Amino acid sequence: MTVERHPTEARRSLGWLLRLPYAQLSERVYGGLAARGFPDIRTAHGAVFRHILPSGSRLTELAEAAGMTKQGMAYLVEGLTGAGYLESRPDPADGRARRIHLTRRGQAVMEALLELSEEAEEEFGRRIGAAKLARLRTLLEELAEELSPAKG
Amino acid sequence: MTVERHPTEARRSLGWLLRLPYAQLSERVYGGLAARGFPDIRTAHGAVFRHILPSGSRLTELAEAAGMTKQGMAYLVEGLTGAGYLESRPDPADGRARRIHLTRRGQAVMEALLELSEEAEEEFGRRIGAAKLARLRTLLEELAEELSPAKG
DNA sequence: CTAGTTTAGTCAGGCAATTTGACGAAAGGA
DNA sequence: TCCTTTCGTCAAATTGCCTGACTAAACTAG
Repeated sequence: MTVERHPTEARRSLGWLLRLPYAQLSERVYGGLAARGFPDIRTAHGAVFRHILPSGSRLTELAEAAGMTKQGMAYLVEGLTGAGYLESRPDPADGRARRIHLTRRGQAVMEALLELSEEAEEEFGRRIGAAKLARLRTLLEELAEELSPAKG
Repeated sequence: MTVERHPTEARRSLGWLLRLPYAQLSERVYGGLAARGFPDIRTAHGAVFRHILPSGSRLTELAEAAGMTKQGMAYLVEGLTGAGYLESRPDPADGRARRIHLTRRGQAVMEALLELSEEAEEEFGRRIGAAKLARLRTLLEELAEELSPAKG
């Protein structure tokens, strides 16, 4: 009996291999966030939390860092502000701009995000072993370094 | 002078490390697809191409494989059918169902997708070296194996 | 100091990629 | 033959973006 195989099953593309763990990690992290009392934080909001500085960031900075338009970022920031995670005050140094800050609740999200991310990583370590996970991480760090925008 | 650093810059989360190469790879692959004469294929369509079988698939199968609702999958399939990449004919074995097939043009996309994915992987290999990339791939394969749905 | 240009953000509109819910028609089992 | 499940569709809504047009403030050259 010949079982029909999906073409990509033979040798999985690197994209496939990167997407699977990333998707599971995201699911764990954002699912965990809901369980910790932040059910209104969605994955798209990560674009804000990943890039906001402790000293506050401007909308345009966030948009550029996240690789999206300022309108798109404004949409996310608006939602998070309305839900009490962010607040924006006028920038004293520039009358056109506003500085967007995490509220205390927003900082709690940041902390939860970091913790959940570590927990997920530890779970991965339990699956393939800490040593292999460490090697995987090192290789990914090297790849990221070479791929980072600065290196063209 | 102390340069302000983003908190996550210190030790990047595994999610960050997985997302960066994945995003760049996707960009290369789907950008390349446009350059090869398939400008109307978007990343979301990957959900179809990743899962469709050479012998054709049913809508429900595609939806389940892609982890989305059949309505969502129907939306993607509708677009690809209208653009000439897919065709669906009634399933002779089941009067309710249709079998969705790649057209010749759709097969050309599949081939381009595989080639572009390999090219992107080779480019990554040029960045960190073939040996390291091979180790990275092996580790990702092991992780994927452990994370795969069957293993809960 | 004024004139022109760039930059920060908003407003309005739209599309893509989903979701949920309700449904009709066919299939399969008892 | 009924009952239940499955396949797919219709309709509607939501989220997450984008493009274009615009105002206001700031910067840069005369």
